[in-house]
Amino acid sequence: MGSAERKERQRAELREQILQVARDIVMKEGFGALSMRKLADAVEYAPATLYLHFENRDAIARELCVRGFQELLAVLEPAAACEEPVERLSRLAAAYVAFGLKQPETYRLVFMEDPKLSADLFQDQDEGAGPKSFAVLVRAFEALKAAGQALEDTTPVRLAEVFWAGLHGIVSLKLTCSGFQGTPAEVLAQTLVTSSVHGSKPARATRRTR
Amino acid sequence: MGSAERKERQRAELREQILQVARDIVMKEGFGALSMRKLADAVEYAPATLYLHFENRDAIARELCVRGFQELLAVLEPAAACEEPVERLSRLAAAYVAFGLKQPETYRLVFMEDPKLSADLFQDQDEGAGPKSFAVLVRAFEALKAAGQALEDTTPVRLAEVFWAGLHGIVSLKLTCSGFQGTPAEVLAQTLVTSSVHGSKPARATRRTR
DNA sequence: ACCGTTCTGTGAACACCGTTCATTTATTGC
DNA sequence: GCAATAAATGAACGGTGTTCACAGAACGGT
Repeated sequence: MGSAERKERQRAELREQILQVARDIVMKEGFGALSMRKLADAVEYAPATLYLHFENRDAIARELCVRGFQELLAVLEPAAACEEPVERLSRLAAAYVAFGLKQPETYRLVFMEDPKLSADLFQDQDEGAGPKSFAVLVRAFEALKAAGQALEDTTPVRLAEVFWAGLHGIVSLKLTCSGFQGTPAEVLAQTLVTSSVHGSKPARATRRTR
Repeated sequence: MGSAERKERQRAELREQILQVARDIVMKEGFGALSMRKLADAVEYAPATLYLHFENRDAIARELCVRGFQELLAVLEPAAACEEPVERLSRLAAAYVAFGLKQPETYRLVFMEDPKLSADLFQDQDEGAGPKSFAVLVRAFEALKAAGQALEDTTPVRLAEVFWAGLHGIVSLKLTCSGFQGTPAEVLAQTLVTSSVHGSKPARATRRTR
């Protein structure tokens, strides 16, 4: 009777368990240390069993990638709730950097590994954490522009792209380039915010004449 | 007699040849495709022979890394010769991005692979392409500041760090994240320059550097 | 010219890796 | 209980980095 559903559920549970253990390994030892054999060992199955639930290692990586990005989005969204545009950007930057530094291996997996991995993240135009996260930034710059505090002749989309690139650069250089251990990432991020905001007059001052 | 020097020279030549072939493989197929066996095959020696000239695969990678960075420096220096501060920054940004896009695999190797690789690049305080390249950027921001076109309360060093991070972010997101194929990297880089250069208005710090 | 040393080069092996597939084991419907 | 179906596996294939005992060539001294 209900045994069909139970089997399906058990199947899903094992799949989930595999992913959880894989996530643990990645966070603890990095993506490079995630091998099918080690993973199989950790979940106490034979290596071949993993292939009943995932096409191959890349499929597991992709799934972890998607979830990692969702975590990032979950961290960005509260920061985006802030009303004041400059403050909002500041909080977004802080949240982004904090995420990257707290979960370096996850960050590496999502943004610095094979291009194939992040391909899916931006595939669906509206759905997916990729476009959603980006939209959060774009809205922040729209708000900034509405307040007259952004460069006038640059679209919010482009500003958001450059801003994201700046954040990503800060985080990823911290993660890979030992030469960038000088200034703390949080400070760099706030400098980025400052230089992204045109004319740093107090926020609620009169709108700039255009 | 001179046979000792000749042997030494031959040794160096083989070492050099190994590196050249390794470089070709990396540029053509990426660092991941560089295997000791394939490399040994290409130089027509047994795999074990490679270990007479390099401690291990990482040692080869490190060497390629150093040279890659030197190439980048060689591209940046002409751009740094420009007198006008804003124009100089613009040319530096363009050169950096062009290098990254033209030699993606080299760029990946230098800036996006194992942190151990880039460790050496910034080790020597003055020598080495790492600090030298960074110094080029710092000087550009010093010039910008002298011309009164940079944020006043931020040091050139920090501005250079954020600028570099921005450039790196642009290039690396282009290389890995398929979602960033919207705006061309060159355009983003110029937007970065624009937002890094404070307009004629003097900047007053927002008080919120938490 | 020979011999012993020293250096260059190698084949074979070890321990891993991702992946496949025939085979066994467990579970189900009847 | 039995046949059918699903889950799990052991063994294998070809690949990886790396090591090491061994062979061969080149050398300096006599």
